[in-house]
Amino acid sequence: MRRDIFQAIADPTRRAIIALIALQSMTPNAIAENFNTTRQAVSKHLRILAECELVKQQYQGREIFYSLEINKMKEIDKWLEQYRKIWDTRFNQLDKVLSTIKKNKK
Amino acid sequence: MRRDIFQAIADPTRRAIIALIALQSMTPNAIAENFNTTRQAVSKHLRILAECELVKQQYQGREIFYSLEINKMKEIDKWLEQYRKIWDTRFNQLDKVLSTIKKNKK
DNA sequence: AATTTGCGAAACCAAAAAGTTGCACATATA
DNA sequence: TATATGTGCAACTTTTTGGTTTCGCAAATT
Repeated sequence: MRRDIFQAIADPTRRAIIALIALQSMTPNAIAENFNTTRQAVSKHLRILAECELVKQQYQGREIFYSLEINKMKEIDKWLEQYRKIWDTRFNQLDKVLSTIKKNKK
Repeated sequence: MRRDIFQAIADPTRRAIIALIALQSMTPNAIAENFNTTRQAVSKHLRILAECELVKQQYQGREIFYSLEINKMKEIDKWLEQYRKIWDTRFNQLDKVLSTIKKNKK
C-alpha cells in the first residue's frame, strides 16, 4: 500500500477530516459523528492519513487525539510551486499586453 | 463518475502528464512515448483530466494537442490557502518563542 | 482508391480502495 | 470484579480504478 499525500487528499471524506482537525485535535469517535459512515471507516481513513504522516496521534488514557501535521501540507504547496511560476508568468505576459494596449491608446 | 481535481492529481501518471504538457502542448502519442503504458491508457488519463477541465484540446487535422489549463490548478492553491494561514500562524508563534528565548539569554 | 496513421470508445480484467461486520484489548466506571 | 467505553485490526463485500485488447472513424499518404 504505497500511499502518498496526493492519494490521501483525493478522498473527500479525508479532506473533510483534515479540515475538522486542522484547528483542534479530536478523537475518532468525535470525528465520526460528523459523517454518515461507521467509526471504523473513519478509523481507516485516519490510519491512511497517519501512514503518510498527515496526522499526529496523541494518546490520553484510552482516547487517541488526532491532529493535523500542518507541515506535511507544505508538500502540496511545494509541488504547486512549479505551476504557480507558470501562472504568474502568463499573468505577467497578459499584463504586458494590457499595458501595451494602454500605451497605444495614448 | 464524479471527478474532481483532487482525484485527478492523485494518480502519479496523471501528474507526470500534467508536468509534460505544462509548457508545450502535445499529442496523445507523443505523451505516451514517455510512459510504459499503451496510448489508450494515456488517452484515458487525458479524458479524466479533460473531464475536470485540467487540460484543453486543440484539434489540428487528425491530431489533437493537449495543453494544461493552468488556471484550474489554482483551485488546489485556493484549497491550500486555509492551511497556509495556519502554518504561517504557527510559524509566527514559533518565531515569538524563539525571540523570547533570545531575550532571556541576554 | 487503397493503405497508413492518429485518435477515442467500448468491453473486459485484475488490482486497489472504501465500506461493513465482528472481533480483541486496554482503560475507565459501577 | 463485572461492565461499559474507546479504540485498532482482520475478514469480507462492493465499487472504483488503471490497464489491455479490439474496434470504428476520420485524416493523411501512397
